[in-house]
Amino acid sequence: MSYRTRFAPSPTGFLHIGGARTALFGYLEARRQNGVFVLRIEDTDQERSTDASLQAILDGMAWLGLTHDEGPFYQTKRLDRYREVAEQLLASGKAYRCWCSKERLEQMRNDLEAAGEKPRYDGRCRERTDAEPGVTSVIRFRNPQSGSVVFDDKVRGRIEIQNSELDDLIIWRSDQFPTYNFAVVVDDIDMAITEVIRGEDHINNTPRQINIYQALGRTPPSFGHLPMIHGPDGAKLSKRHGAVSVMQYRDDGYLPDAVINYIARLGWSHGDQEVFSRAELIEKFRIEDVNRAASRFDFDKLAWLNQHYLKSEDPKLVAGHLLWHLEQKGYDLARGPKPEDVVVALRERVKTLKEMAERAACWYVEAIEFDAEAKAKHLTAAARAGLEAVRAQLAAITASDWSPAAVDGALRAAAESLGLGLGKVAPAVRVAVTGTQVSPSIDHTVFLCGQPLALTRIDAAIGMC
RNA sequence: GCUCCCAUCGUCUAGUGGCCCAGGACAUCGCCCUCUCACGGCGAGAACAGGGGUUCGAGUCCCCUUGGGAGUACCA
Repeated sequence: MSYRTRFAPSPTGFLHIGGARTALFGYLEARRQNGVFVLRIEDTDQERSTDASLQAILDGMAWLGLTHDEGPFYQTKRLDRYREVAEQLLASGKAYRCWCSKERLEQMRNDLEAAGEKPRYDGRCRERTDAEPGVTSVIRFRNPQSGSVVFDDKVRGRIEIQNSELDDLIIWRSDQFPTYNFAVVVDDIDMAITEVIRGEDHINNTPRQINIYQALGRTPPSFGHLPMIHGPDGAKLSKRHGAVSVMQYRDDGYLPDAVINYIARLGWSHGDQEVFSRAELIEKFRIEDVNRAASRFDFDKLAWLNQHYLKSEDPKLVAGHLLWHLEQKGYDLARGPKPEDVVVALRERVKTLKEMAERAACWYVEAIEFDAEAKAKHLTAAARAGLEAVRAQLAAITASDWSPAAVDGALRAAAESLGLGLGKVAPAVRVAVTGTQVSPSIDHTVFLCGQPLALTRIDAAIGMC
């Protein structure tokens, strides 16, 4: 039988970082074993499910490159199937109808809780045969009352839970929708899922589900429960930590490869290796190697990885991602330098594409703003001679020869003609061309302006000296 | 409350009884390189939660404590 994993989000919000990692691990396990990665949408909660959320999840997965092989399957389109299985369980006596009111149930829960006991259904309708007139029944699963459920979790090892801790859960609601614990089992059976990878918040549901598999005469798949991801302060990751939604990472200027690499290393490791290509991840990832403890999200490390990818990936590829940010800034791209040249000039000094787009302003915007301190310090009478010499050398470059190397040559020649080092003339040129004291190496900075603009700006600066 | 899960530097982690007076990475701090800012190179500080066992020997196995987390719905 082929290896099959699935990612089964419910469309009640965007794809968050924890969900993305769950999806990634399922995807990786499937890919390594030439298996199938299924996408299933658990939308049986009519109240909370929205189309916007569904789209956000699809967009997030697409951006990360987590492509599924089958699906998306929608639970709301499989209602007849769940009903059929529920009836089957009813017919075989593995489930029963229950007429208890929500009020009675809640009262019972409160009483048990007050008595310091675990809230459980008391089984009042368990052996009942007559119907309660005027009340729409629900269907409850007849959970075994003795013995225990044992399973071997792929990340945690052996887990055992006493059946006496479990109660008869509702599998079919009065609104004629299945409940989660029941629908997942039916789906995972029908979709022939062999390995269930999900968050540890589901660990307590697993024994219940295994009992349903057994009632249905099926062998449960194997399970692997992933630890949680917390915010930098150890609390649950939330908006106040910055980015929760995967798409927010795109907006903040991260490369999908960096995000994938980062979340893969959160809870998983392969010796001392930190950087993994997609292919290496597929080759080396093992669900068994996942850590059991929860981890904290570290934005600094993500930033480091992001810059690593900024520096090591093909500039043309990075430029493709940068383009979006450049457009967000409203730059006139027809006028400025090629984005890939900007990437080469800035990738060693920024952590994100967003930052890169901000720092590229001087090459795309017509008028630069002068930093007062920079101007006062470098555009002085003493700097005038240097600027004029540089201006002359730059003007002498044939337009078609305009390049960082040519600019570098011009600057050095200018400095030499004055008997100075490059360090004596470059700062003023930098301020002249960018308005600030910080920029990439001066040759690239001037080059990216283009010859006409560079000359115009130096002329203007000479006028300010 | 009850049930389940978890516990190595600030953070992510290596470590599966001796190779560990605990290794790598991010972050931090020095130094070098240098036209600014960076990149890079070199170096430093920094951890086995506590207590009992088991063993010739424990970060590694067992128990307890403490501290986190999850579940406890006609949500998923």
